Amino acid sequence: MMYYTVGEMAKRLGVAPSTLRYYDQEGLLPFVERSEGGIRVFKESDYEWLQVISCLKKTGMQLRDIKTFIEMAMQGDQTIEPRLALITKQKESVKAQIAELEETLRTLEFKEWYYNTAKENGTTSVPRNMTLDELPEEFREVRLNLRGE
Amino acid sequence: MMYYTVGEMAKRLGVAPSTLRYYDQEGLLPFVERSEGGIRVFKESDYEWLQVISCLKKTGMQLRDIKTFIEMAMQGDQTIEPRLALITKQKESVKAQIAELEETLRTLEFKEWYYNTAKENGTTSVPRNMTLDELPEEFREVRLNLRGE
DNA sequence: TCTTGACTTCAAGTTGACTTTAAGGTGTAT
DNA sequence: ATACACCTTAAAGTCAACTTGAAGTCAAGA
Repeated sequence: MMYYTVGEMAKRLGVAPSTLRYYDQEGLLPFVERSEGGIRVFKESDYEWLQVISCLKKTGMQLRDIKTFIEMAMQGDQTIEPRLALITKQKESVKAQIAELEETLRTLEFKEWYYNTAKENGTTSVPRNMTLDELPEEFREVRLNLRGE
Repeated sequence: MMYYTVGEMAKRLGVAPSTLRYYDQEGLLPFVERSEGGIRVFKESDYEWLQVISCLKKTGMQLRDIKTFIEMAMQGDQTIEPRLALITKQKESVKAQIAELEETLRTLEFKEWYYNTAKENGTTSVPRNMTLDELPEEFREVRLNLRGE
């Protein structure tokens, strides 16, 4: 069986060793064992826990809430339902985040068109003063929103 | 013509007045004028600037970089090209963020299936010990990644 | 005119997630 | 046995983006 030090595991995950020590200190890594001399010993299975922590972090979840999830997982099968509920909630949150970023993307695409048009004409006053029906149909709603209806 | 105080504009944008004062202090709102008595007077056109700032913030851009963009905009038509470049770069960044969130979403969907299966069987050991070909095809790659190939 | 509520500035405090520093211990290779 | 790289903890420092507090000013209504 393969074991890792904090430095090796950090490298594998692409994070700083101090980050893993900080997570451990915050109670996110109760599964990590220690050697006789007090050195952290990461097992192969710990990698999967760290990947799950990383996944939850990417959803924007705070460390304190990830800790709650890990603590539930440590209690075993009696916490399956709340863990499922937490995952489902986070899944919905990510869907909402994607929707918001797609909205932001539409605004940026409008702005890109805006500056491309400005560049072609040498001035922003051309795209700025266009009437609604002069601009590409897909940007009309975006501009209305930017200007507050 | 319609004018707003900091409190009114903050309400319209759904942020705290202190946030707008902070942005002003950081140089993000050079376009905001003042009354005789020194009170900020927001014009209708300032709303659009604030919406653009809000859009860039949603892309994860830092205030100092948003400030650079605003400063370029204040210089007028000679900065059209760098502004276009900045918008295009940010657009690519948002696309990458969406792609990453979609990857995260797939992992969460796997975890949701995992805990649903655990719930049905009363134990996580059922989904955990499944062989690759026992799990739904769309989750195989996700599990391989979680476990580090 | 006076009250009231919202405005002003400046400075200091908060939050979350790390990172750094200092002082010292571990473990492996020669 | 002695380097040497890497490990340990505790405490302090950093950063971005606000938020709060104190002390005072402005403007509209009674």
